[in-house]
Amino acid sequence: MTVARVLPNVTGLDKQFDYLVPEAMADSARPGTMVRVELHGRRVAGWILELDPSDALSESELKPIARITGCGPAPDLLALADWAAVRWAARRRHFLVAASPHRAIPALADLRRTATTVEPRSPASTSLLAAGGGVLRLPPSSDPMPSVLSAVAFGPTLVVLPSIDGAMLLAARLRRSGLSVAVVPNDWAAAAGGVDVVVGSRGAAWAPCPGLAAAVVIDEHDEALQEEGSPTWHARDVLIERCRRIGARLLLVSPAPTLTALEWGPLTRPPHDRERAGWPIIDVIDRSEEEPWKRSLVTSELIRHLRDHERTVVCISNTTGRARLLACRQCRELARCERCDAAVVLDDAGQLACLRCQMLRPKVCLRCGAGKFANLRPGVTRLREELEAAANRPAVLVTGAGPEHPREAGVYVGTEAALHRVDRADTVAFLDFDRELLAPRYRAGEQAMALLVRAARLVGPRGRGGRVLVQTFVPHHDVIQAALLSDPGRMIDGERERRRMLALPPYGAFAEISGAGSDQYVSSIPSAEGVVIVRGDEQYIARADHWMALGGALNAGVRPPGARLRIAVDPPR
DNA sequence: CGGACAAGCTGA
DNA sequence: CAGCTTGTCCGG
Repeated sequence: MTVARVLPNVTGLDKQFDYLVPEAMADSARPGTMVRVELHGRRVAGWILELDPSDALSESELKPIARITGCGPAPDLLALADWAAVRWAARRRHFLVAASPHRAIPALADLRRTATTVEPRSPASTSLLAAGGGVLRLPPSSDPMPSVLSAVAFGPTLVVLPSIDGAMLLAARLRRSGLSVAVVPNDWAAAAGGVDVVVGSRGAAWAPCPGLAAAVVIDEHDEALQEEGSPTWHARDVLIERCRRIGARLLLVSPAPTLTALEWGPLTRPPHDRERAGWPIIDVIDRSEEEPWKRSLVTSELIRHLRDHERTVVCISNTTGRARLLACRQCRELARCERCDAAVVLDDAGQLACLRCQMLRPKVCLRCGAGKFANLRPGVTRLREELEAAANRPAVLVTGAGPEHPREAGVYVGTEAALHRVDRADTVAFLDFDRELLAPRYRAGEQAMALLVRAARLVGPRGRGGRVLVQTFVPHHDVIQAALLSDPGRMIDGERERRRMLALPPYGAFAEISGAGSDQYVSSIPSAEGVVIVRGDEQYIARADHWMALGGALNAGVRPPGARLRIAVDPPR
């Protein structure tokens, strides 16, 4: 009788077990198939990893598979999950969940490839793809659709975008041009059956796509392509490896490609005048010129824009989760979310609320249990009043905690969330851009550039009068100059130099290890060539020359059972 | 992970 | 020593 090696879908258990495949199930039991099995007296879900492994236990010791649930990831994705488990020092289960349908799929859908041959629409994309793939730099106000069509001309294509909304929009346009399209995770069965294009957000990097010939990542610079929680996998890196393994072509499209992308493949960019036309006008306001005693976020330049009642102005005061910063009055500990570590704010009901993951908890310090907090940074509420007075017209507050669609106004004031929640504007003003630009994170420059890209999309190109105001004390910073001159390449040389010197990604690998069990866990990691672990203030930092060496060493450690342990490989924040 | 079972603690 | 908590082990 056939034996199946099964990985149970149980958190914290990365161990496989052998089961018998009853005759009746023999046809549908294949590597990747999702099953239910008896484990320690309980029925649990799991995946078949392989059939008839050479070192299987003898049949008399085995229980039968209880039930076949449905289709699961194809064998190449099982192997990719093994790779990802080392790359991000995580358990396979997490990636197999990402590669599996959300609902049981008893049988695959029929093949739905259209006979129409697709006309490639972007010569630059076509020639990059023909050579195996690469990075395409396109200014903020340009349409990625032609690049996608260029990819589709090579065969079945997978497209990953930062947001599911963007994915649905693209899918609708592709359908209109006569192609069969599956949007994952919803159309998982159709995607697995075979369509022309599979589209989705970051999870789509794990989507089924039989005969995958080309993949496209839209807005490669966007942080939404990386998982926030642990494991911190990145859709771009998953697709680079997935395409490499099967020889599929890969195109990374972005107005400001990351250093990681540029180190991976060749860059193609449009002639400078075309790139410039796709960016708005950037107004740099040098705050260091002001008299120190009257330094204010509301500069005279900004007031001029606010008083021009023809223009819709969006004012951004700082980034998500940092709207206000609270610290315990007793022990000075910053108030953070116990689940995702973002800064928390005090909501109207007097509870601490996380703006990132919506978690709520009572107003109590996690470290010392005191209940009084000091406000380290005044919130945007106060700023709104100030700007409304300066603008002489109503100003609406837009924050992550507020409504999805703020009411119509001429002036919006808010956190980074405002860049996502306002549809169109004439001016976006970053009141304190340095907070982002000079943040103590090695990717601060790229993250600041990503904000400028988002703002540029909101106001449109310079030909339509789009303007982005940037208030800063460092007007000659590479990032600001790059946006000012519509040439994102200008920030790369400095960035490359710095990261090489400090052996930061992509020139080195690192991970943060934190949580209650980290002392015990770190001491259990066997020493490995080229892997160094040092103790920082609040966490351990593990470093190595390469990701796989780092992940291999980290996975050789023993995770203390039950203890909360967080391993974040190249965390986003 | 979560059930099983063993060892440890408490109070009558 | 019953009845309960806490900890460790292990699954096919």
